[in-house]
Amino acid sequence: MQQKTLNFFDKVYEVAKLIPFGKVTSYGAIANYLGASRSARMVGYAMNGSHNKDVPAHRVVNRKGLLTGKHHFDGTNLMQQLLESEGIEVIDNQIQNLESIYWDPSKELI
DNA sequence: CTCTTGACTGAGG
DNA sequence: GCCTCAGCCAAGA
Repeated sequence: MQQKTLNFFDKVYEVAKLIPFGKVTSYGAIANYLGASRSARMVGYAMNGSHNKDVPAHRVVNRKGLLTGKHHFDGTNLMQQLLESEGIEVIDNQIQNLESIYWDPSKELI
């Protein structure tokens, strides 16, 4: 079977679901895990449909640990509240101790 | 098919 | 350390 780009979106959702509680990752990390390190933007783009899935998009942030996609959530600071609910410290839409809670699928997950 | 946009990243100033 | 530019890839009009 030929795996087309359709799986790219699906894989993003799968990986996002695999993110452990209280951990976060970056779009580039997921993209890299999918073998599309140059398609980090596509990961975020795919997340547009994550609302319809059980994907914890709030655990996915950009490389700076900044909640760039918080604007896509329903509330204004919903994403931040969700992260704080998991024990993640978020200040001004930016995750604190990012390196401490960073979860790389291509490293942590095999 | 061509152009634009986008929840990004890395390099340069 | 912060700001700006360019590259990349995919989907929608």
